[in-house]
Amino acid sequence: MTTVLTPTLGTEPARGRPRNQQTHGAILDAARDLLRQEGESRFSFEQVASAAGVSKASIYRRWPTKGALLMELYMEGFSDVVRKDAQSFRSEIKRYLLSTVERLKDPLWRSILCSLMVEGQHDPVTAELLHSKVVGPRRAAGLALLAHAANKRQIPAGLDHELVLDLLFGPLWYRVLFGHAPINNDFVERLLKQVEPVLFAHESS
Amino acid sequence: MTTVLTPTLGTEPARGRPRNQQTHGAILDAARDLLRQEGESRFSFEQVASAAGVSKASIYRRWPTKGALLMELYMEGFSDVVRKDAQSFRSEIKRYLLSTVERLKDPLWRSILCSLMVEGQHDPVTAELLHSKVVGPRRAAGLALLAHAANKRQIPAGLDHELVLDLLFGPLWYRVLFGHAPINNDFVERLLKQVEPVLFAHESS
Amino acid sequence: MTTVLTPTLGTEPARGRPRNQQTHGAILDAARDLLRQEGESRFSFEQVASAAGVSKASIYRRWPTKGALLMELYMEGFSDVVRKDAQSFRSEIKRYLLSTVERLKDPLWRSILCSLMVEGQHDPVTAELLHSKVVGPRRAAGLALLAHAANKRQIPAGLDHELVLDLLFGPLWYRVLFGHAPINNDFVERLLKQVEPVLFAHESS
Amino acid sequence: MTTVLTPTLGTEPARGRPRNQQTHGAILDAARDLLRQEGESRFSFEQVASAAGVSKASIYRRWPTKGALLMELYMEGFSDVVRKDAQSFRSEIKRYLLSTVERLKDPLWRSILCSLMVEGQHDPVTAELLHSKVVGPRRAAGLALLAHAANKRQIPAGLDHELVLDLLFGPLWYRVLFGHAPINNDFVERLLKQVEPVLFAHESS
DNA sequence: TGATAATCGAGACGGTACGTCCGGTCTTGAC
DNA sequence: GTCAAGACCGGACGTACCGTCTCGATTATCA
Repeated sequence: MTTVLTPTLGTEPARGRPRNQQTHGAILDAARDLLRQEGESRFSFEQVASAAGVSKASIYRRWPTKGALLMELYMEGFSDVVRKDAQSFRSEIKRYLLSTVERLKDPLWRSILCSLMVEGQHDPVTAELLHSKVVGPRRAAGLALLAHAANKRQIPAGLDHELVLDLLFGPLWYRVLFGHAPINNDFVERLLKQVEPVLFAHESS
Repeated sequence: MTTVLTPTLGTEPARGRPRNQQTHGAILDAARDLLRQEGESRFSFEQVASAAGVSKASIYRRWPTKGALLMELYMEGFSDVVRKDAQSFRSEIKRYLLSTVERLKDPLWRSILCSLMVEGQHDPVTAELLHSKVVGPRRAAGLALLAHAANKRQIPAGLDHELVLDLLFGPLWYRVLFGHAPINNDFVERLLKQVEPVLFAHESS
Repeated sequence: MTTVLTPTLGTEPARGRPRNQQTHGAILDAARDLLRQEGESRFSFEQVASAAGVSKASIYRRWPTKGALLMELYMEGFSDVVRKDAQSFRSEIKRYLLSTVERLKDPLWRSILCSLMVEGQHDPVTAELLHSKVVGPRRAAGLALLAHAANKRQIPAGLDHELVLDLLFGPLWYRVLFGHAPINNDFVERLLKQVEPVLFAHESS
Repeated sequence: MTTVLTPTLGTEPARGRPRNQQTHGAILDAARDLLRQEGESRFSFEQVASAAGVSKASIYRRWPTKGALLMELYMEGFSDVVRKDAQSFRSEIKRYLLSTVERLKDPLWRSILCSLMVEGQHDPVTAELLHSKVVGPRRAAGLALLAHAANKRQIPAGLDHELVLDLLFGPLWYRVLFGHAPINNDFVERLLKQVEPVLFAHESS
């Protein structure tokens, strides 16, 4: 179940006795179970180790930080980053938002994502990890998509691309954080509809 | 320095020896200092108590939760919630966003806000507190403002007011969480400019 | 069961919630049981805490060091330090040696004594404790006894008192350490008989 | 620097790739350095291995026990066991005691000896090793010496030889263990002088 | 004038988790 | 069969907080 794109976040063994893949899997499974059942409050290396039947050292060897382990879980089976060669900006971004919303329906995945963000608030290492693995790539893909669209004159020239992405991702995070309103396909639909005028405002003027 | 609007979040004494206001102040001062100097990582009731020269019980007596204490700090000298009787929606919302951005420049305030949000992620009590004291009122005021504007036909009728607020507050939180882009007056300016077409899209069509 | 001569080796509470005597007793009981059943190898604060149903902190609060705890156990019900006002040096020292031999028959006591000595070999704090509580007092009493006897001209004047004590206690420790020969009343008898000529050598000359 | 008398305490290789003598030496050197610099507290196979640039397995292959390794260090360049054919008991025992005292001045050697004794207190294997390699031979030589002297009627017949040795070695260990008094040539001189009457007490009677 | 009641600082209490270290064993690939 | 490297489980280390509690002492209001 380990991701292919990011083979392993823990350092590689290289020489010496190779790492046991079963141990690896047991840790991830235990971590997943803990998060699913107990929520992030009960999530500790201590608990993970004991649940996985593994020594704490075996976890620290792979992931120096709670954030690093969470990131590994987050990355699992992940391949749907925004595609740069998409036909239209709108359809591609919609595809991405819908798939994100889909994943957020799984309490586990939501738990992972939130925990990751929480860790990032007080651990600079996790913050950096979050930026390089999650936020950065998504934004980069989005920017590329926007540049592509701008090149094709599908969207106006003077647009603040950074801000456009903030307008798309920000509301999602906002609702995740405070849960003041539902997150579903309808929300995506409405969000895109609202943001659309932004993309074509200058055109119409 | 205690707030006036929300006298105390902890229950009141009623009978018996009244609570010492100096103790109260010392706790808040110590909490503020700790957050300012050490960041939220070092922030614990234990530390606050020892820094304030106060017993832990005296803190728990007033604030049952880290979240409750943080909320008290957050509330201090707060009176600039959105005014319902504002002239125009745009100017009022701009005033609010600018004042928020201004406050976010203070690392202490930012620290408080983030810690509060973090606590809310795994403590339902804090989550509820956060909703009833922070998110709720702001959104209510915003909705009232939007309703007022809609009444006066300043904005189109079919607008999803909830979503409009998400579009305004979401990007702000998004940048606070990940720090991928600066938060300043220019950001507010651009944000409003971008969202404007949303408000008048139907009008122009 | 706590000794009276050395009330408690851990620091005293003075203010705040007073220490629970049951907790105190439970720790000592658990420690004693562990040493008796498992020997000193299994003896760890972790084990003691869990066996006593007590938190580790409660142990560390009282005894900062394994050596300190062992010392408390060693001191329990201890009142037979050499009496300075003894009739004759020989009878008094014999009484002390015999009672020591008696105690050494108890594997628990022997275990405590050895562990204490072992700790003292690499922990300066325990070494100091050992000196101030065990070795020092015994030697002081012995020296006083010798001085008394010298005063009464029961033993010759030019005697090296320090060395006399080494000759009496050294062989005992030597046999405890290596177990090359039995430690029993007969040993004490023979030891004293052998050392006697030393005490009266000059007299006879 | 490897000893010749006791080639290796670990089992010999027999067939397959022969053991690397450099590895052997590196381990002993590292062990010596660690003991010299850090004292016995920092002395662990883990540390020795890393300091020697050697795998832990390579150490365990040679010495199954910390005690075994310490014994190897202790044995290095050792050839001055008591000689049975000595002229007089007194001069020979004095020679031995003085050479021991000389060695004890070296903190390294003292450290090795103490660690060895400490290990022997809770590891039966090391205890046995200690007896067969250190205590046993010395006592055997001492007993032979005493028997020789008794044969020549240099010492009285009814003497408890075991006890005589305890009187000579015991005080030395006693001072090593607790450091309550200096260990030097003067001490040896006085010790022998004190014990002398023991040896000739019966003679004089 | 007391009783009652809640406060105060101090700190003990059982827990849980932290991140590190060591012990002894096992597993590689290379020699 | 050795070698260096290093993973593996188990377990202890000493520290930090958690939220609750128990003290002796203080300071109010109510009877």
